[in-house]
Formats: sequence, C-alpha cells, structure tokens
Amino acid sequence: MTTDPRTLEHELPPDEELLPGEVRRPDHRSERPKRVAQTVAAARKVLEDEGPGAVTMRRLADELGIRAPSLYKHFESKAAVELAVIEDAMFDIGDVTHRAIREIGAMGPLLSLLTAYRTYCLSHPNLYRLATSGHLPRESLPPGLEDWAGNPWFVITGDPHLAQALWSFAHGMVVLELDDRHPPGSELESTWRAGAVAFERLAAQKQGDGSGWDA
Amino acid sequence: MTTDPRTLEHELPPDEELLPGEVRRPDHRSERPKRVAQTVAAARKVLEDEGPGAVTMRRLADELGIRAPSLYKHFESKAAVELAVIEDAMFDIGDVTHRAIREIGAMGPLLSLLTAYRTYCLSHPNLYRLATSGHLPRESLPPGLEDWAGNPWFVITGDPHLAQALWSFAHGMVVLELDDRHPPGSELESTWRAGAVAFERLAAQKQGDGSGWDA
DNA sequence: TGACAAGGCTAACGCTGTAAGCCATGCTAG
DNA sequence: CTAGCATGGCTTACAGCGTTAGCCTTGTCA
Repeated sequence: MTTDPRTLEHELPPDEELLPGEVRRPDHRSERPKRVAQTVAAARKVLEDEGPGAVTMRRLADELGIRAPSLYKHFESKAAVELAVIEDAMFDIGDVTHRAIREIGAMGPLLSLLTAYRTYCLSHPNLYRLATSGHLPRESLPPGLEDWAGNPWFVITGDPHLAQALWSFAHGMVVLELDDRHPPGSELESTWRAGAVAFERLAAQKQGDGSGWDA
Repeated sequence: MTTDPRTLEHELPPDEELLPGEVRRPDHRSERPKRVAQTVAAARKVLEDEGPGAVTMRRLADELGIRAPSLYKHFESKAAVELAVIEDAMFDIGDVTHRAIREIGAMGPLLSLLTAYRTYCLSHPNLYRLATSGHLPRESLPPGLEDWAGNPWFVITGDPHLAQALWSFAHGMVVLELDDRHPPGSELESTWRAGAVAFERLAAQKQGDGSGWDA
C-alpha cells in the first residue's frame, strides 16, 4: 500500500512552519484524466510488484481491460507513462525526506535524513531505480519538483556542495545495496554511520567558518 | 582506443612493491577462444561507441561477419557476452585505481584516487554503467576480482566501512554525472572536493584512535 | 575411410513498442 | 432533429529483439 502523493497536497505545512532554507512543495503540472491516472497507477503497481520486465504496454492495457494500442490514445509512448511514474516517485521521495528533516529523532538530523531515505528506497526498489537512473527529461517535469525533492539535503548541510556530496553518497549506497553490489557480509549499518559522521563533522565546521572547497 | 586488461598482466608489480594492505591482481578465469574474444571485443566497442541499445546479438554477429544464431555456439546467452565485458571492465577499473594509489600526485592519495576513478568512468560511460548496475552473478566472475578491484578504497582509508562509504560516494557522484542528474549549473569539482575533505579528515583521525562507528 | 565435433546456416517462435486505419459512442452547432 | 466531429475503443500489421531447432559443411583423428 503506497500513499498517493497527489492526495497529500492539502497536508502541506503553512509557510511559517517551513524550516530555514526549506522550499515549498510545487504544484502538479495538471490534473490527470481518469484513464491516464489509471494507467500510471497500474504501471506503478506492476513495476513495484513484479519488476521492470513486467511493465509492458500490453500488460498495462490488460490491467485496464483494454488493448495495448488503445493506450496510445492517452500517451505518446511508453516513456511518457514511465515519466508520469517517475514524477510520482519524486513527490514521494520529497515527502519522505522533507518529513525526515522536520521530525528529527534522537539520532540527529543528518542520520535521520539518511535513514528515512534508505528506508524508503529499500522498500520501493524498482520505483527508485526507475526514478533515478537513465536520462531525465527535465523540461517535462513540473517546475520546481527536482529542486524541492533535493532541498532537504541542502537544508541539513547548509552548503550546496556538501548537500550534493551527501546525496551522492546516499544514492550510491542505496543503488549498490539494491543491486546487492556491496561485498558479501558487509556491515552496512556501520557504513551508513561512517558516512554520516564524515559529513556531520564537516557540516558542523562549515557552519562555523564559512570557508569554501576550492583550495 | 582502450587498453585490453588481458595484455597488462605481465606488468604486475612484484610482491615487494605492493603497498601495505594492497592485494595482488587475480588471474583470469581462462583463456578465451578466438571467436569468444572477438565477440567480447566487438560488444565492448559497439557498447562504448553507440550505447547499450546498439548491442544486439544480430549486430555483434554482423561485426564478425556471421549470423546471430551462430553466436550461440560460443555463448549461452546475451547475458554471458555482457558478463565477459563486465569482467574486462572490472579489470580496467582495478588497474586504474591501483595505479592511482601507487602514483599519488600533489593532491594527496584520496583525491588522487577519486580523480582517477572519475576520469576513467566519465570516459567510458556505457561500459561503466554496464559493469556497475543491475545484478552481478558473483559466482561466474574470476575469484578475487571483485575484492581486488575494490581494494584501493580500503588501502586509502584503512577502514572497511570508510572504504565502502567513500566508494559509494564516488559511485553515486559518477552515475549521477553520467546521467546528467545533478542540478544544472552544479560545480561538480567543488562537490568532489567537499566529499574528499569529509572522508580525508575522518580517515586521518581514524588512523589515530582506532574507534568504530557503532556508537 | 568412417565417425564425430565444431561452427556455420535458415526458418521460425514469441515477445516487444508502435503505426495505421476502422468504427461506435456521445456531445454540440446549425 | 440532425450533421459533424472528437473521443476512445478495436484489429491488423510491422520491424526488431533474444532464442531454439534442425540442417549441412568442414576439419580432425581412429
């Protein structure tokens, strides 16, 4: 059971509850006609349940009780269906990470963000892989979505380069874990903590002196 | 023009030239019959020049002047061809990174490793993606290859978890750069440096106190 | 000389995304 | 009320994919 990000919009916090540096959730580009919404929902479900190999136009059509060519009355191509799924996934990920930096627990903000990210990604492996690998047609996404989804990393570190580095670390860890690429017997909890410590120290120090990385 | 890792074996340094903690280059599993070698070479060339979409059994057969079904006299499946390419790529990457930690320049060992890794990966995008994403059938690789290829990260950091975290950072940076997933206008040099600094400090400190990450 | 393995070949299957064109339904303008 | 048109189904079909089955030629060796 996955939350539909489109239904969460009314739960947005008012402006005054935004953290310093935090950015508002963008609007969806447009309402989706029923058939489009059904197709995207089916695509997401089939993808998550049975993997990318199961997501074919004929299969999606089956889920709606129609024939594959009819889908082309609603989508230009299979890539367009996938893009819509990617869009939903990015809203999902943004919701999870924005929530993580607002509700920090005992482990501190940075590890809280990393843990939330990891937990979400591992429980939606196929969705995450689809959303984060391969070319992304930026101009077809709702404006501001990408920025908003990446914003928590900046809020946490207070520095654009550190944010980017931290997110890259998290992404690398997650994809390697999803593909079982870490050496067998790895103690991944410790690795996550090691990364968290490395960036935590630097972020704390960065706040103090305000120096750059170009020396 | 890419170096064939199979021809470099005689350039291995003798044992006494290994750095502390460094591991010896493993042997290849077996000699490849001529047709097999030709096919793998063609696959690598087509992949690097024209992308994964161009690597089809019919296309590879074309490169050898034969028909697609004949390839199945030499390979069990297309995946077997790809696995052989992956094996070569891992030898390549291992060679590059082992060389980087032996010939450190003015920038220090950690940034030297990161820079060498980045440079190689960016100049072989399709090869790198093939070698590092998706499921890897470990049991079909030459024994020790994976360990040897990942060994430089351990040598540089002196700690398995820090090594894994650093490599994940590098991998995340590279794949996001290859797919143009970093926000437009990113100053990636600074981001690489930020990551390098974060891990460098921790590695230096780690050598000192020998504490773990489990607190 | 006969047997056999190696390595080509063609034909074909089931799958994919997708184009072309037909047809029923329902809304809307004259 | 009816003509026209957009919407969204449908069938048929195509090219390309990985792969299988089965045939045939060539070279090697007993």
